[in-house]
Amino acid sequence: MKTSHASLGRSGLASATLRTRIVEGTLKPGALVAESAAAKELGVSRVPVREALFELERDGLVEFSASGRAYVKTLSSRDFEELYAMRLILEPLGARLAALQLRSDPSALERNIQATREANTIKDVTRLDLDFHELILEASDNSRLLKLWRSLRGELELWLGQLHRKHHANQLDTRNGTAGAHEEILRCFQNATPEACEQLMRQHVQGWREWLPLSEKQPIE
Amino acid sequence: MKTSHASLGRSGLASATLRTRIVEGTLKPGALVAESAAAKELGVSRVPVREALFELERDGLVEFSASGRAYVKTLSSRDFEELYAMRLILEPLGARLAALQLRSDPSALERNIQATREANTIKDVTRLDLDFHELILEASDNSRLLKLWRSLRGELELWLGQLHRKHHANQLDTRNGTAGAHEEILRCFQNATPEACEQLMRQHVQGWREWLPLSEKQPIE
DNA sequence: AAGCTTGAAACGGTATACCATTACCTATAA
DNA sequence: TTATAGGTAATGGTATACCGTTTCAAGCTT
Repeated sequence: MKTSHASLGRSGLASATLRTRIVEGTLKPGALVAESAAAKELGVSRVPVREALFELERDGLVEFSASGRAYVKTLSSRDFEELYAMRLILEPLGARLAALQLRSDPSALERNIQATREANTIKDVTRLDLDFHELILEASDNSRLLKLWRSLRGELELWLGQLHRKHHANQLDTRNGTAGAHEEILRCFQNATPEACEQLMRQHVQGWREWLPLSEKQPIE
Repeated sequence: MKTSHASLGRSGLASATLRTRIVEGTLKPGALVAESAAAKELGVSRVPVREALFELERDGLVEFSASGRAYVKTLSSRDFEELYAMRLILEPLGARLAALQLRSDPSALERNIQATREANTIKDVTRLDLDFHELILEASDNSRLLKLWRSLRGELELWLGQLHRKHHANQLDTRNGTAGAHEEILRCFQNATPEACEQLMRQHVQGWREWLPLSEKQPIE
């Protein structure tokens, strides 16, 4: 009889645990994530930890030095601008491709918005926000588009987590602003053309960029 | 020069070898790539093979079944349409962002075009074609954009290899057509605005889509 | 003949062990 | 005090071993 996490496998357990610690800031940017130490702490051998680190590298949460060591990624505002530029091309396309599908079944978006309105922590709001956008990409019926988006999501979570810890964002403002904007997008899917949805999503991403309290030059740390 | 230096160790060797065999068709679509067999054949242990398989999965060359086995990916024309849709948004943006940089130093593109004119096999033309586009993405100075493009390149190589093996494309036509189109793009970088480069790249990708001898429905295999 | 059972071979997931390399700290010298 | 060299502990890359699971086909049943 194994642990209660046996269904995930040890590699999945290690990956999920390390991911949480990085996104929540327990493991600080720049910190070394040593295989042996993580393995001992998680009670597994180095092999699944090693796999988890590769997965986290693919998701942009850690990076490897030339010597092969894994460090928690440090994101600068420059990194954020790159992520923003990618969202700005991926998400409007996704909205257009997903428009017809979401018009016929908007229930997932509705549930997400409702959950957002009821969220109590800024962490939950952030997660639901990204979930909302991911739901649209999933409905776009283009697996590459979804894959590219997901390869950015980890970095977005990491960035937003660092930002909120630094600036102590007001979760009520964030929650209501997010839910309201998403409601507008939902209505667009229900009433407007795919091209209009594409355009609205572009504006939404641009607005998100301008709304964030970006520290101009220095890296978040 | 981007991947798999032999000096990176046995994992890099395994990755490079398997990648070549998949792209060149030695390993056929749908074939099982067993860890043990590959390890024995390559003269390394299963661990570096395992890592190589994860890397190849990230690059879209193999996919894992629910039981954890790796199979060479089988691409359908649907997959191609998805890849095309991604190129259509990534590459014009890359061209616009790279325009100023490439105007001040177009030498890498010039060398690539010259090498294309001298290429003797359709495999080399394909590789140089993708290299040309990757050079532009590298010059765009957006590491995420480059990363997303590279995550698609493996599948593009795989697809084009399968297509050429099936249709016996004329390498002279391919070579001259590719070099000519790239020359036009190069001149655009030298003479026109970033926005004009963006628009030309969009047309180039669209033209590439229409030029390929696509079998309409059935998967290539 | 078709479907079901079963058992051996193959495979993947993980633990452990070994070794070369890297990083860090201490001691020594300028 | 600063810089440098050297040594030691820690780390990562890989090989090997063990075990549960999956696969696949031969043999049995209906």
